[in-house]
Amino acid sequence: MNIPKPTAERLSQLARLLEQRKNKNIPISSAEIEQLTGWPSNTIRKDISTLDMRTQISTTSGHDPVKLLEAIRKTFGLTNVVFKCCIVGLGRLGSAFLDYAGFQESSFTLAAGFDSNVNRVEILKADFPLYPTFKMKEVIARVGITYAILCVPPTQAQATAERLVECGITGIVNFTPCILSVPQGIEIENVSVIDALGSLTARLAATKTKTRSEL
Amino acid sequence: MNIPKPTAERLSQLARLLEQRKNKNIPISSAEIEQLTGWPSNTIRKDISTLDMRTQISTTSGHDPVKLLEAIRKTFGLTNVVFKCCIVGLGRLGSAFLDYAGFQESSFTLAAGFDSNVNRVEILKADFPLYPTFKMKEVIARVGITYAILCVPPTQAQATAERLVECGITGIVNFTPCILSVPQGIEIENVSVIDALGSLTARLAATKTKTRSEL
DNA sequence: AGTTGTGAAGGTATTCACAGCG
DNA sequence: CGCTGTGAATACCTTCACAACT
Repeated sequence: MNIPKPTAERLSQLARLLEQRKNKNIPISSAEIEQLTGWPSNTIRKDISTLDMRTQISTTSGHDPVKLLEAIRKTFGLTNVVFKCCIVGLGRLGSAFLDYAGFQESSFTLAAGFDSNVNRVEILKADFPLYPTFKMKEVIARVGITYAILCVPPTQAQATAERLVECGITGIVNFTPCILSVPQGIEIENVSVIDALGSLTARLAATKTKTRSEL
Repeated sequence: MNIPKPTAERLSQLARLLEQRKNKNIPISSAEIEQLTGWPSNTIRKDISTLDMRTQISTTSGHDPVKLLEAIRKTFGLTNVVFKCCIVGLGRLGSAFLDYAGFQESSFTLAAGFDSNVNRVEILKADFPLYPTFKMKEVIARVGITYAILCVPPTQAQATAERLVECGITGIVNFTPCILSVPQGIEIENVSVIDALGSLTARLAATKTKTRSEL
């Protein structure tokens, strides 16, 4: 019931892996997942055991991809719910999401885009409507948008975040290199290339010290 | 010396926070950092105590921003070292990095960009050279590039990753929605909006259950 | 055979609580 | 005093090892 955060992260990635796996019928074993992701098969089995369903996802030859995916979605509260998101800031980064394939199979959907530059709003094409920033409050409320993907320039990051909170947004995926301060109850998820590169470096430094404990 | 992974992540973000903090002279207290980031001040102090410097960063009124930043960089092995990175795939997402501000103060630098579409390579402008993909091996070796930022379309993700490994890349920041399989010793850091949104949802669900333990 | 599922052991990280210092 | 720094206690996550099932 109470899923550890690292477990949740792995399961979420596992869900993505299952979504993009072509052969949806033949079972996938923990060993196979290990081989694909690098996580120990032990850990994967433990992770799966935290899922709260009992529709027998697993047989002697592995886990049923479809049932497993469903179970993950169910425990994450991602079935029959679609969270509406908006992109805020349609510069190079923001507009990159206009044709991003990753939302396809997911429980999230892009419902609007905002930019203070009216020109951009008119020129760019998307499957969902784009608006000038001053319509933000109205649109977010009317459409029922819960999350924002923040892609504005650094100088505007904090101010825009505050504005989003006022509009009723409860979660922000922050693509700017800024650290945002928001009131309690609002969640921020920072997505930063620099941090990712830092993690890589730290991880590589660690494994180098380990002088191959396995293989 | 051996820094816990979560600690490393926090310190890395803290470094970013210090970099962008305007007032570089007045000390910053753990309580202030807590207020900005949401991490308990206890944890922050513990984190800072793992840094291996002895130049007295902290006084009775808080930590000296400049010295603290330097200490973090030093323990991360990020002083006097600059890791060279390349962008692979110069579509909307990839080209968004061509003028991304975040690399400025960091220990990472963009040294090359690659795309199989020769047109793009010629049209796009950047502070660093862009090459057609077939020059990848030669350029990566010559320039001494260690990391790749992968922004190719999903269909090419796995193949390109394998090729990068052959070129001697040891770490990949993966912006595609695909789960990549790479040999041991190569590190992948997945950056996915979908996962970020998933984390937000999980976190929000968790805090809702907690019925405010603090305030 | 081969693979899952899980209690128990082991290892990490966080939180507590208080000493120490300006 | 207010703030940091840190051993000790707690909570958390992972790994192990083996039972159970096909």
